[in-house]
Amino acid sequence: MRSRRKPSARIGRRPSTSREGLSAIGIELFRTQGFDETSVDQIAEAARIARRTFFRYFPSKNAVPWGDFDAHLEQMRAHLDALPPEVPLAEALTSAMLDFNTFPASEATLHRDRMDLILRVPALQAYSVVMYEGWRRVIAEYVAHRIGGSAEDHYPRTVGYLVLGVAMAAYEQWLADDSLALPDLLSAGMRALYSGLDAAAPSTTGPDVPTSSKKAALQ
Amino acid sequence: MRSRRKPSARIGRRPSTSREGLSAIGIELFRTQGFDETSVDQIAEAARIARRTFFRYFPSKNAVPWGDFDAHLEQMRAHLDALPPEVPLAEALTSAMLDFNTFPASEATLHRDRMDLILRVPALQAYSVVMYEGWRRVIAEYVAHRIGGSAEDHYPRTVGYLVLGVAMAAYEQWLADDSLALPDLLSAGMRALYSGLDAAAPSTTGPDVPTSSKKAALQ
DNA sequence: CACTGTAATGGCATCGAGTGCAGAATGTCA
DNA sequence: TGACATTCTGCACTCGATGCCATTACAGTG
Repeated sequence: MRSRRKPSARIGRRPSTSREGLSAIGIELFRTQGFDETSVDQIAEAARIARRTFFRYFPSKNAVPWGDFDAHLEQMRAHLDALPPEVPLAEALTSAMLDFNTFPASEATLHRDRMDLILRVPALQAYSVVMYEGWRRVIAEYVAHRIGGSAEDHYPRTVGYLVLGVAMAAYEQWLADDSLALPDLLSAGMRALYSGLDAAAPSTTGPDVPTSSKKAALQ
Repeated sequence: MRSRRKPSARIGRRPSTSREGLSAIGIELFRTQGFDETSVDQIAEAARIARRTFFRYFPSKNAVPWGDFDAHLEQMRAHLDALPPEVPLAEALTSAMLDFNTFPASEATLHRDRMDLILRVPALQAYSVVMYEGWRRVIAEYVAHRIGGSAEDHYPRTVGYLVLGVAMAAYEQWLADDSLALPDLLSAGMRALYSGLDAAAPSTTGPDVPTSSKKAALQ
């Protein structure tokens, strides 16, 4: 798949841009003038490529904010594979999720813009299922690998959906409230998931919020 | 919103069809010749209305399989509101989900076709998030109502995503294997969710599958 | 420096989804 | 029959997406 070609072994015309580059240009346009109000022609023009070429980098306008998502997926898969088998499944999945959602500070702004678009623009919300299908598969395959059986069994599949749900809820909360830290929200969600909702409910079973010092997590 | 107008008190031209009727026609066409291979013109022609009129019944071709989804949402909300407060939250949500996914036998075939399309056609998978946003909201609002606080808080929102995840996984499994009963799959998923994944894992913690007599549920 | 093979770009024609607008059609009521 | 309300219809137009084919840029070779 992802050909890490040596710069010497290449032949033929060089690509005029990259997925990441195009993505950054598109996100900036979407942010400033809106997603629906930005046409593919505008992105192509801003990137100095032809409209037709744009569709060689992305299968659709909807895919632009995601950049090179597959590469990140591979990274998460590698992260999971590198974990020793002694690590409990819950911890393994939590660490994978935290790793997947950690970015260098230089990309913090871009990443927030990206997620803001993906979670708020209807067309992009819709397209996200297509992207997250691959994400769920990585989770399901790891679960199947750990407990035996196939990634198509009910349990691994369910875990894939549930862990994705934790991530979605955490991101929504994060975008809604600047003061919350994404890792805290993700961790809190995973704890609730693995200890069981009955145990984690803020005020049904227990008398108080069990989230100790984390501010506002899971309230 | 949904105006239950008395037949006498109406004025002006009558609608030529209904959302449900159009939906049935569309689903049948999608089933026989494929979603992408069916154009809006064909649906309109089959329903004997103009193409332009089609878009007065549905905002998009993607919305066709959903029929009158809002009505079903209202029904689920009513079901939850009618439950006595003594019912544990977990049971309340489980019963709401079972109720929501129960249909008269006469609609069984149509419903399976509908769900087959929604879960297998990429464009429809994508569109489903838009629909399920309302669904999650009903869940989140009920949870907030039960434990206090707002539907926008982290916990209710997370529960909304998790319960939806249980439903999605159950439906996928149901479609993949005819021998499984949807209610069993839904119940098993909800049990896993509320008792905690650690307790429900097929072969990590416990020595065996804890799903008692239910065949193949959560394996 | 041509010459060749390769990989990427670019232009063009076409299809289908979705929308705004103006007007026709169909119904109720006085 | 005439006034009014509501829905339907035809048309023009925008934009996303795709197939086809020519064109451009680059590396290596004689």
